[in-house]
Amino acid sequence: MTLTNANDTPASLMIIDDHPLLRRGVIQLLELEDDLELVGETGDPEEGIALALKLEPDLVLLDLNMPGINGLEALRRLREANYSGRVVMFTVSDHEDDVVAALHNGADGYLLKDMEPEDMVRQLRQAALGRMVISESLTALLAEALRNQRNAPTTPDVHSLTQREREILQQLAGGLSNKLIARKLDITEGTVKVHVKHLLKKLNLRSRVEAAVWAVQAGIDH
Amino acid sequence: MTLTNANDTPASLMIIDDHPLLRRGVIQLLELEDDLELVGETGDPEEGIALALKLEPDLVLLDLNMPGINGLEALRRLREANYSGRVVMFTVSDHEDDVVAALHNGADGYLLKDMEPEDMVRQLRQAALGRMVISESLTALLAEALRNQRNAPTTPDVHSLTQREREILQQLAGGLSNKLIARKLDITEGTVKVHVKHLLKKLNLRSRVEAAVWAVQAGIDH
DNA sequence: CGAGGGCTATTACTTAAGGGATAGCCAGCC
DNA sequence: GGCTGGCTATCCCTTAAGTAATAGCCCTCG
Repeated sequence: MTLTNANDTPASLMIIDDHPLLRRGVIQLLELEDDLELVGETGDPEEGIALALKLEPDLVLLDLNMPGINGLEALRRLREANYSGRVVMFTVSDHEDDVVAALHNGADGYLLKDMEPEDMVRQLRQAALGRMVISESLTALLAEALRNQRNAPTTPDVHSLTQREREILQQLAGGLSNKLIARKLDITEGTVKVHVKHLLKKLNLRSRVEAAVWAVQAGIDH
Repeated sequence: MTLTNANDTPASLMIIDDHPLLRRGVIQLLELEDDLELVGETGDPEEGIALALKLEPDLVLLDLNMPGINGLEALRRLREANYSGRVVMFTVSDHEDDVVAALHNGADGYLLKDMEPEDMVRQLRQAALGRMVISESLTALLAEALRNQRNAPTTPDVHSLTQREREILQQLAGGLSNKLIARKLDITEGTVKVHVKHLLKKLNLRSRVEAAVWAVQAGIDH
């Protein structure tokens, strides 16, 4: 669909980050590169999502820690709305859970804010070309996370779920029974069972307990 | 059958309060709501406990200040008898001690009698769905109580569990069924069930899913 | 327009989970 | 020695969970 050859048209980028100074820094950095063009910037996650869907940039640089909607939620919302460009998380957090959750939720990269500007540009260029980029300092951590995944042959993926199935999963992860979920969502228990069956199959899980645990660990709940 | 509410089983409620007039008021209020059904009412605490255990309503509305057994004692007796539905305290007392004591003893809500009928219905509906409800005027008081919290006996605590129960909980939080846990620990499935039953009671939880979620969030797993 | 997907619902069935009760065995403790 | 608590086990019973198949309704996409 979009360019794989950067010399003709520059790759379009967007940044969503609630720190104005940091945004300014990135803007300045990108101005020096004629193959990377910043087409949008905002500090408001909601606005950022709308903007990304409107501008359809090749790449969205997304802060993980923001007031209101956090980055993870924003990422989910973007994917839900079928935004098909690259999303690279941009954060100070090097916690394993955050990295893993981001990648599980469809992030195409995870860059730390303390990286060198030259590295940053290089990584963004790679990301715009479709390559997954991860800050080098996270590789050890990532390896650890992968090792802990030995029980999951096929990594479950939220994206395969429908909106309704995600809703059911969230309620389920809150410990609710089918009956209570049914009452809460105003549908019958039988229908809840159908949704649960479907989501278990899609996620390749064998029980609601596995689903609940996975949802909590991946940050799908709340 | 209506299209807006396809779930035709209303939540069942019971009221235990020694003021006949007030009961009458609640009864009238609930008659107007087709998703809330009053299945029992009494002014006698003893009778109320027996009735609750017999009818097993989804929710018991329990007066705090009653002659004979007071509401707090009634609450304890209900939980002791393994009544698993919701219990919402219903009272004129806004004393911090009463509120805290009720919540510590497993109440799922605390509503003041001076609330507006519309609010009442809304809150009861929420409570029947499994959400904790507290009169809005109590929130400040509650925040204070939380800050002053020194010892919370009903706060789920791993240390109240025996070594074996902790082991079972860990396996459970891994998504394993009773049968698999049994095989892994080389005991019978029946024994696993006994342990699960005990740990659920100790942690004041209602299902293995709640236990699993709690364990994961508290970091008890692996 | 027809096809497909998503959401809803229903019937029928099997298996898992949970509660109550009781009991044997073994350790540590007063 | 008796008592208690922890671990094991079993029987019985009810409810919850999960599977399978079928189907209607609505929306979207080609």
